[in-house]
Amino acid sequence: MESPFKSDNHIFETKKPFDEDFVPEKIFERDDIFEEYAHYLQDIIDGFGPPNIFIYGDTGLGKTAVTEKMMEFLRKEANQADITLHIINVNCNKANTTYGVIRHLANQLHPDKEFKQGHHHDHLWERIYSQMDEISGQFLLILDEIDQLGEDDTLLYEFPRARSMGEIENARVGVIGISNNYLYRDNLRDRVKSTLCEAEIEFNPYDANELRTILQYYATLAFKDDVLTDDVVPLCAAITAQETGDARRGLDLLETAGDIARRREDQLVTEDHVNMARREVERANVKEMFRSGLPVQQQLVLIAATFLVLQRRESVRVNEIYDTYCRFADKLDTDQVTKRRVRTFLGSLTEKGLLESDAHNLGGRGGRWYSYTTVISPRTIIEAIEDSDSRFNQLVTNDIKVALNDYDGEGDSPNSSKQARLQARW
DNA sequence: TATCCACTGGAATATGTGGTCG
DNA sequence: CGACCACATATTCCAGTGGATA
Repeated sequence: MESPFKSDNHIFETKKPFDEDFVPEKIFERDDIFEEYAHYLQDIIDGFGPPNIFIYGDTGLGKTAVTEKMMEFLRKEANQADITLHIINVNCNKANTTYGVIRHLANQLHPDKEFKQGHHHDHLWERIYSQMDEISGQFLLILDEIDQLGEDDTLLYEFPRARSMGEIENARVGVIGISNNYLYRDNLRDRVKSTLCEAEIEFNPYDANELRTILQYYATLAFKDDVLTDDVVPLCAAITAQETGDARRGLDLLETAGDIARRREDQLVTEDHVNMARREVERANVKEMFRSGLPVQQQLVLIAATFLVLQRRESVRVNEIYDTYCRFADKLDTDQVTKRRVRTFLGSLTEKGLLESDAHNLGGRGGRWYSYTTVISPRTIIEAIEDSDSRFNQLVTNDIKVALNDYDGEGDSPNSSKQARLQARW
């Protein structure tokens, strides 16, 4: 038997540039931001104490990459100027709550022991401050994805004022808050706004030209010479610019196009591969979101809503979704939650872009309610179901399959603009 | 402009899990 | 061990909500 592996890779030179944590030599199209950033950080070098900076912009616009590069420079510069600077990086997505973040901080500052849950807030704060005081110097706290902490802004309030409140004497603390969410900044309470938003940096989406430069750079690194036809990079750039302006997404597209070409053993990567990649990336995103981003209960609600829409060909109300959901839960012998809870799930599914809601109001003779429709194609959902949890397969009954075939018969995905809004990561 | 409908969604409360500390 | 803590998940209760209608 012949080996199933393809030995000669004629498409990729290396795949490293597509790695999540790949840091490029040079960051493109962000010169003005570097300048602005440096301007604010200059205070550290000049000995005026670390600034508070708020950075916002959607995912994949280089916020984290630019910050990393910036810190590299800053460390070097501080070293030369003989300034003690401690940079602490916390990803608020991992340490999900304010408590989680201060716990993480306490652990970073006390490498010798590990704090888990169960400690009192005050205890952790005290440990953090006393340790900072002992280490002394300037501290720069980077809170990435800070919007994950929700409404709770005690962190932003606490650090910038720690010194003036007499919590610490020998150390100075500055905070860099990085957020994907523009609304977050507006919702900050006034007391925080005045300190943290001393400096703001905004990352705008890349346009097609900028994306072209960026993707071209990565393409040159990753692909072998002369395997990309001339249209590939511009097309990836154009598609991405139209959808999100997110470089990460553009790279996914590029990589997937290459993968497809390789799989099919085509000699060149062409426009067709990009178009195929576009659909594949979309599907992969939904599946990933479904599998790892949704608790089982929410998956069930989504399935119920999708199946109903598929059969009815129109948006459905909460009660109907709930009934179907209950039937499914029954069939699978899982727990059933209340209607109120399902309502919350529907809300969060809508927020994630998996469903879309419409408000209705018929007044005195009908009242007010919401109805829900699917955003992504039912087939994608069903595929996701099929390779996520085998128990779900029994939900995909014959009538569903029939309905799906009818649905597909009516042309390819009816609303690609809706799909475009679907976030790659959230 | 008061009323009404059919929900909506905030808030209080409960339950369960995983942790610290004395 | 028991008191206490954080936190995710879920339930219960009920005061809104806002356009159509008389």
